[in-house]
Amino acid sequence: MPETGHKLDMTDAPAFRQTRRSLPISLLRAREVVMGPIRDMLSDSGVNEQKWRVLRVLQEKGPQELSQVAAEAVLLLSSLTRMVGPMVAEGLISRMTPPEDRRKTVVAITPAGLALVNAHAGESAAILGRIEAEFGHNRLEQLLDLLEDLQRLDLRSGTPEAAQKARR
Amino acid sequence: MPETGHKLDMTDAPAFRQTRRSLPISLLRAREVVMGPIRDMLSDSGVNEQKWRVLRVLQEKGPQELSQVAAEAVLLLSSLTRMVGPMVAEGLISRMTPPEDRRKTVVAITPAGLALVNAHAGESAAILGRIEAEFGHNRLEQLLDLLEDLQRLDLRSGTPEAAQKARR
DNA sequence: CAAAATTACTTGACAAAGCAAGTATCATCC
DNA sequence: GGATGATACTTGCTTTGTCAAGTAATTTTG
Repeated sequence: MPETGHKLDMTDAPAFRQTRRSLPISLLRAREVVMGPIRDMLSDSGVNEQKWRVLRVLQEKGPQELSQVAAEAVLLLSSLTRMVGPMVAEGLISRMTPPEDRRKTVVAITPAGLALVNAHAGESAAILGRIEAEFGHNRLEQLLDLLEDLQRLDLRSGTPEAAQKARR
Repeated sequence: MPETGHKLDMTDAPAFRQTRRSLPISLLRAREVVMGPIRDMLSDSGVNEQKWRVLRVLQEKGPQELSQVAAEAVLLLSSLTRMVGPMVAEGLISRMTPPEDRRKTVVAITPAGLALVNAHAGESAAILGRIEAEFGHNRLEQLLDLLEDLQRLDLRSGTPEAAQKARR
């Protein structure tokens, strides 16, 4: 199985990192902490976390194709597809098909959507401010730098699965 | 331009941090990257990400109450409730109600569950090793330190919601 | 230019997240 | 010691995640 085959003895302590120092779990736990107050903020705004991300992306980057929005907002395209309808119905975004390529759907934030986002800008800034105050400005920037770098890693190279992707 | 900042224009909204530098979104994106190879590993292990976290927690901390497991594995209690049945059925964990408090449910990892975890210890270590190799040992440790500290922040103090908790 | 890819979404099916409400069990307080 | 309150889950319901398939609109090719 493991071609690396260093240890054959299954009974000796598995080389697991404590969950507290496990990268995936740490990222999850850290996120829960920062999302706490943000969820409080959103709970009385009428939108959930995902819709908020969509609005933030559209506000920041302007009208975009669904695929782009999905990538920016870290959503699957299929999830985004299913939330566009309701968001249009709520008047938060508008949708149009560009005539030059009718496969695409471009969505844009509406004035109402923008108003919603702006209505929480102050509180949002306050939350970030509290995080920065407790965590330290420099450490926060450092953390963001590290996370940004981490996002750029290509962890698939060399894996068997990479072949699948590489084939095409 | 003057930063006196008393414009009434709503369009000059309080500055949001670019989504690229948004802490919640960065944590999400970073996690997507590291989960890639881990999902590959789990896909042929028969357990999903959440069940894997439950097993890891039980393996590391021993038998625990559901609430504790949920907190450690970063799962909602209701989600955990719904996965315990299947996991017991699969023979990965066992469940018992302590006679001294019959409200509780204590779960423990079974030998089969432990075997499953150990069976992937090598591959898991290899994945972490690849991350460490590409990202750098020191930077990884630094990131884990920062994330660990972030988890300890109490962001609720001073918020209206804190009152709920403070009422104790 | 018609057949064969490719692209950009959509839809289906099922597990899991998230939130609200409900149900037993303890624990407390007159 | 029975009502009140707090715990520790459970259950219901809607939305989202995830993966597989499907569809319509371009592009590319022979």
